[in-house]
Amino acid sequence: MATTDAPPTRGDRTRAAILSAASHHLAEHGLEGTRGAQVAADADVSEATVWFHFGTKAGLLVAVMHDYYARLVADIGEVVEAADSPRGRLEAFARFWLERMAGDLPLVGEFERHGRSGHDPEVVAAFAASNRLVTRGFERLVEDLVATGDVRGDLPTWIVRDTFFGTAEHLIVGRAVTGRDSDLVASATLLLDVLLHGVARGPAVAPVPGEPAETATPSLAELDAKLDRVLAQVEHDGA
Amino acid sequence: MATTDAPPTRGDRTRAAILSAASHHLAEHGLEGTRGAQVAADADVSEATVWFHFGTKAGLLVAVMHDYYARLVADIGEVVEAADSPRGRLEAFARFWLERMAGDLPLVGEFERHGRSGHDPEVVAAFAASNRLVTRGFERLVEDLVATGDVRGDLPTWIVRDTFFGTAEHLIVGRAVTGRDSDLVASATLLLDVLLHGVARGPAVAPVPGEPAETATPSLAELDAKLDRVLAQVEHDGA
Amino acid sequence: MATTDAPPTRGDRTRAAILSAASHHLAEHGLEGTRGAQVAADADVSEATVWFHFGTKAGLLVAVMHDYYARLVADIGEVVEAADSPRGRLEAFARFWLERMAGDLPLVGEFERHGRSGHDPEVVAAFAASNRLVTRGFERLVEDLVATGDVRGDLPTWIVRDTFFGTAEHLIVGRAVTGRDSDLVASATLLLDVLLHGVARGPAVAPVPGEPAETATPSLAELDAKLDRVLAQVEHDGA
Amino acid sequence: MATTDAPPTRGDRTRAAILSAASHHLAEHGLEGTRGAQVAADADVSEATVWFHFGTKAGLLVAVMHDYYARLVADIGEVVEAADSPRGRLEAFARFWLERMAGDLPLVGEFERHGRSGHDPEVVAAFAASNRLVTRGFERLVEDLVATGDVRGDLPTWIVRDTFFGTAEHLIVGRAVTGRDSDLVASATLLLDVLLHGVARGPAVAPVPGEPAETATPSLAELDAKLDRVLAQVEHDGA
DNA sequence: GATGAATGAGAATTCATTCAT
DNA sequence: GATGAATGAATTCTCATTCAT
Repeated sequence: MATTDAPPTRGDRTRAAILSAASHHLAEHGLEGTRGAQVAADADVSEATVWFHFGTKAGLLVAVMHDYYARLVADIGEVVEAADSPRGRLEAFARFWLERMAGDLPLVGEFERHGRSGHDPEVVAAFAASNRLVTRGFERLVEDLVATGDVRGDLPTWIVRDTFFGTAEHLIVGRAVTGRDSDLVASATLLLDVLLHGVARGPAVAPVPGEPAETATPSLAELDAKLDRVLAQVEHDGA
Repeated sequence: MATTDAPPTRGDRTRAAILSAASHHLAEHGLEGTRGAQVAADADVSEATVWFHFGTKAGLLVAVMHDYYARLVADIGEVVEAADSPRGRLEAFARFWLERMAGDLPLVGEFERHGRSGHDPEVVAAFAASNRLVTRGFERLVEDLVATGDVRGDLPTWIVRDTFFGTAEHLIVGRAVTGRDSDLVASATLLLDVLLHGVARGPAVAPVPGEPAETATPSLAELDAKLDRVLAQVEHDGA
Repeated sequence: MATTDAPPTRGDRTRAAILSAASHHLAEHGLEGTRGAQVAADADVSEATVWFHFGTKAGLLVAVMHDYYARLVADIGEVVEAADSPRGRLEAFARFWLERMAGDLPLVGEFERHGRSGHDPEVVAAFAASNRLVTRGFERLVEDLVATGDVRGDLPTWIVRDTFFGTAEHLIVGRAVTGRDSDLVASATLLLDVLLHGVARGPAVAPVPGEPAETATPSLAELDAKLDRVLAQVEHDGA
Repeated sequence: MATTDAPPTRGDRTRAAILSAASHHLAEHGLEGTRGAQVAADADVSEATVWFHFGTKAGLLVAVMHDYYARLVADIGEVVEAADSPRGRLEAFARFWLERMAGDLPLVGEFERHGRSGHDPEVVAAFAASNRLVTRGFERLVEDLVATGDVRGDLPTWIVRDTFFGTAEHLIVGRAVTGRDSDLVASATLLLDVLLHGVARGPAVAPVPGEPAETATPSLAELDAKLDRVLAQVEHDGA
């Protein structure tokens, strides 16, 4: 995976320091709120050096984006490849994604905002390319599950993709807003539960009002589900 | 809540013109990209008049937000009340939401961004209050469906909420990005289909009690481990 | 000639002060060497006020240009109308032009430089329009003289125009370079002498080498011519 | 004057490439508009190399100037020496000058502007020396023609010089502005026609001795007034 | 002789906001 | 209630120039 093995030059090190500083500022203050002077100060270089290396603020954003997605895609690859079944890969991806986004959502949100605003074509192009890598990866996971018969084949892939990423995003935002520092692994399980099985009470049960389905002798599976509910409640709202 | 029926004064008309101009600019260019001068020009007043009425840019944002959510909540009320079953209300809400957001997502996204950034307490407070009205409305719909047995009761409401709003958002964004001008009513149906029944394959796979399906039967050891986690959480909170 | 008789507003006075300061800086340092901050300081306003009124440096240049040429054309009109013969008008124009350019050549040179560089279309257009007014005025004088038979009709007007303005310019620049503060009226006379009669010794004299034309009894006109030469020499090179 | 015949070193070649690139940029964009980075790029060297060889932008300008005038003076010498009469030399010079300036006026104009602005003494000195070579060359041609009786001896040489160079300059500029791509040889002929014989009508009007022509016979009072001016000047200098 | 990298010192705008009228 | 005019305070980007290699 190593692109070049040449030792990093002074320029490389400077660039890396600037990118690191810039990504923190972008995540915290957004592109408009990110000041060249602050980035420079944090990277311990002069402001002119920032512009020398990246030209404009948009150029800086694009560079941070490239840098970020290169790592992200590499990490996704590792995580997904470590799992050994299509279903396992989906679960691994979901866990990885929630955990990563829990830290990086503001930054990625900034990428999206500018990548979609259409105001700077360079930014748009860079974002589109990077974003595609990630969503395509997810879509392939889904396609594998369709192939194995685990997932309905009558749905357009994009609804699955949008449900996954959209729910994930709101989950993370919700965590941030309420301050609940809940278990992301449990959230991932829940997300996949809803994504795979939906929130309705199940075909056998739903259409028959009055059927006391709950009163049946609980199976181990049901106990497990209840425990999940307890955990979700306790870990989400607590702390 | 009583809306004054006094005829609109000159000031009222000026304010309305400014709010209209401002909301367009906010949607198109974001708060930072919205220029007082442009808003004033579009509203056909002087820039000074804008600040005379709204004080600061944040004040303008808050005013636009209030204005927007007042209409939104009223419209939601109308739409929901027109349906006559819990399930019908959910469907009506979904259709309404997708259609409304298809036009207003950029503006609402801007509300969210600033309402959550935490940089301006006034904006945060205004957004939290407004947003709560909408999400609470949705949650009540879900609770009604849980009560009727249409929706699983073993899920925290927030996962349903996040799945709905998150998926809706990504659906809309996807439409904008890909340019596909698909039927929103169909999308709403699809969204509810996935939300209610999930993407997994058919009733045989769905969580029909007793059917072990994809998830392996949990072992006693797993249950034990989960119980340990609950105990740790509960005992920690009680201390 | 008064365009408006409305009393000057505060804005008018501010604009006038800025234009005055700017024209001095443009003459002395050129457009690139003119600093907004300095202009503002000299006009006793803030720098923001300069840009508020004129937008950009090019806008400032254009405004100064308009202002300058409006006065110039008005003054030319007055001077020329005061003379009562075509020849008298030419002489009046020549004297006026040398005197005016002796003070304003740097400023006008700056107008020309940017008006011809083609880099800013707005500047080019403004200069072309203004410049045309002046040269057309001169060309009309020449045409009148052609009509009266004073000037050869076999020459394109532009050669007359270029000879006049070109010589005038170099005369002025020469004065500036050598520091000689010579009599501009005498220079104007000399300029017209050369323009009208050329520097050759005249057909009757030149072709006949050995002819001691100088030895003939001098006429008053010849004495006058010699005095002019003495004056030119004394007043140009002296001081 | 001896040009070294040693083979050009790498440095020589680099310098030449930079000078060439620089002169194009100076002609097109002026000194202030000439960017070191662009010159370097066009010369295919690094920017540091430009400053290594020429130190500062002013140094670069001076070097370009020297380079340019060295060639120019050499070329003038060749052209003038090829003609065999004073009059022929003047004609040859005129033709050469118009043709050369038709291409180089922007560059030479830039030399003049900075050579006369007085802001950088080094530039001023370099320009004065170079420019003197050219104008002195022309003045010698005129003096020869005065000696042969072809040109009036009652005119200060500088009026002839200014008329020639001034008219030439405006002719060239006029060509550029109007886009007329007229025959430069014809223009040179016209220029000399006007310079030598003036624009006034025919030999009858020209300053043939004794012929009062256009200028009215001066009165004694006028002569007296002029003598007063001479006396004033002379007595003032003598004091 | 040449250059990659870095920077000091601007410098032109920008823009929300104020205030007298 | 509205606005013409003015401005303080930034902020991005520029660019000639330096210096270690």
